[in-house]
Amino acid sequence: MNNISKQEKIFKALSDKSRLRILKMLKKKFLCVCEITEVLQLATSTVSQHLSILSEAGFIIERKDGKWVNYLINPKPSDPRVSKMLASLDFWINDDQLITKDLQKVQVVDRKKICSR
Amino acid sequence: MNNISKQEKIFKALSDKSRLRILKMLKKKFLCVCEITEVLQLATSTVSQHLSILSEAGFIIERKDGKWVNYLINPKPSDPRVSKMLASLDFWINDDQLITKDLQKVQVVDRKKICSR
DNA sequence: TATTCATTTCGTTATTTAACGAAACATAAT
DNA sequence: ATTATGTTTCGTTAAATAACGAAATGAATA
Repeated sequence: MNNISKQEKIFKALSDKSRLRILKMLKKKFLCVCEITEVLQLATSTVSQHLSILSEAGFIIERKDGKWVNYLINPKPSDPRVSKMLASLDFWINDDQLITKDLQKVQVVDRKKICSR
Repeated sequence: MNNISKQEKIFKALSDKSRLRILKMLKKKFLCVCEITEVLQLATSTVSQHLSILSEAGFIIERKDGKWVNYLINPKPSDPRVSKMLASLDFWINDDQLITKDLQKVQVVDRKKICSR
């Protein structure tokens, strides 16, 4: 049943606005789930789900750091299509107000203040 | 309400397998709706809908020819992102059995035999 | 060990989207 | 004009997906 091709996964991953926003944020700096949750204003479980889709497509990787799980842009994607897409992300998305605001929030977000409320 | 950005339209258009198949077919040669219907084995109305989405994103254009409406790859997309995507379609999708079969069917399809049944 | 906290998984609901047939529309041929 | 044919539009249904809260998991700390 899992006969969905790699390229389909890649396009699917990019077809959702929230996931595009996450990718753009991670291009700025690595983030944990709760920081992304804070910026996007979505439920933690929803963000986690988006991250797993991006991860399955090969766009991002996770790195555990104590109780936090940091997500970052995959520095060495095995699929050249993913590399190409990541490299051209700036070219693709550069005129979106929502994403511009996200990136501003990312600059000042602090996991120690945000998480554990 | 129509505040869906251009890049979202572009990604959405590419996120559906049927539409990717159509694009690949049109890269081979221009086709009318009923020819595409024959190859994909979908209802005419469904194919028409896919074509309008691809058209809205700027990937294809239509050219009327009598009672037929031919669809072809947009030779001069106004959006550079569309051009870039079209240019790299071969790079993206080159290992899909379903699409390979489509392209074989496209070679022999004849609108005069297929349509008007 | 027990507790706390960040995250994931699961089950459900709401929304979106693909697909269809019927009807409307447009052009060609009779 | 009328009919035939290719396509589009519309309304509906079925399937896919995004979002959520609750419960489970895993790692750090008390």
